[in-house]
Amino acid sequence: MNTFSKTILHWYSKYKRPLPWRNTRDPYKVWLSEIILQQTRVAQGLPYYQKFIEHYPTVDQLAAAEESDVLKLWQGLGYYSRARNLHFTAKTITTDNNGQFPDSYEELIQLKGIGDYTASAIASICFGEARPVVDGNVYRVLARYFGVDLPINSTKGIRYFKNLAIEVMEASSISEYNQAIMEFGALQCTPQQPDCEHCPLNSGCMALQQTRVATLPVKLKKNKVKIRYFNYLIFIDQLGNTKLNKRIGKGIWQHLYEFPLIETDTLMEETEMYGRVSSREEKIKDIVLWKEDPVVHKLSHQHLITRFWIVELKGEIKGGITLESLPKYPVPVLLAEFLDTFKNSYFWSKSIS
DNA sequence: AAAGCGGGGAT
DNA sequence: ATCCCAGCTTT
Repeated sequence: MNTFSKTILHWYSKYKRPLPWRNTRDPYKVWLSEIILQQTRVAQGLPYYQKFIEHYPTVDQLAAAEESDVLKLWQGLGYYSRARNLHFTAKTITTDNNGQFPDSYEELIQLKGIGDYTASAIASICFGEARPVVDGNVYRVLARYFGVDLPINSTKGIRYFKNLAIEVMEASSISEYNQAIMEFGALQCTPQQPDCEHCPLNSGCMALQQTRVATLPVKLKKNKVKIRYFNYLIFIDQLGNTKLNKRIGKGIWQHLYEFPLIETDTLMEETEMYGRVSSREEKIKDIVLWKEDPVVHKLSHQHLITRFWIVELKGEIKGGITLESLPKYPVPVLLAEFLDTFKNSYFWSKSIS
């Protein structure tokens, strides 16, 4: 066994965190944890893992759920395609494979939502298949220890790090080793200001020798943020009912629900917006701008400048829903936060009674 | 090869 | 503000 792997494994035996998906080799639980943890910190994902295991203890029970309920449980975690693909794949496994999980990388990677990383993780952790995981943690540990400055998000970099990972992995303890190197990256070889002084690998670390710890790994950045202007219309009709739409098609928040939306390309004058709202509804009793200052909701690639308009109607909305039923719909965090304050408002109490 | 897709925590 | 998190899919 090479020094690198041996040290990592020894470190792991001493410092690993007790996490619920480490107590098992049940591929359903490992799969669920891996999907939840994609681009997500353990601290953020942990409560979601607990909720899902509670509601859906087996893949068959997840498969039997409504997509809307799965998304509701996922609400707040982001990257909602993960939840849709999770549900889709649960149904595939239940119907096509009698609830039995595939036990090889080659089969796993064909499932929706499972890429190279996740297939490697499940195959190695549950079935002992010698596949290295290469996630953000592993990129960082390898780049620093071996002094590699190829960009980790370039085609050449991805190939290079994958091959390096294969070379140094400990195939005889692949289940432990894969979790160990990720845990090492998360706790010891951290992105910012790692504690190199007490690192068990400091004597052989190229980045430390060359004072390049702070500059490795190298990552090409491209982040362009798009500004969008959202106006949500909270209709309230004679019965106290409102209206929600399901987001369909491309773009953010697919299959989540939202109030009727008017998107503009600038922040409109209030009077201009009153005109726009009036022109699309016949029987308006009153329109009130909820708050003058827009809410700025920041996604990684979009900033949403958002205003909410309370639109009271004289008649009844077609396909309206009660305000009390709102909590059962999966909604973006932007709307969940609005609803929290809206529930304490005059409009809410007036319409509920 | 590049873009799109969330939300939160740390700095 | 910026970076990054147990990445995957689509264009």
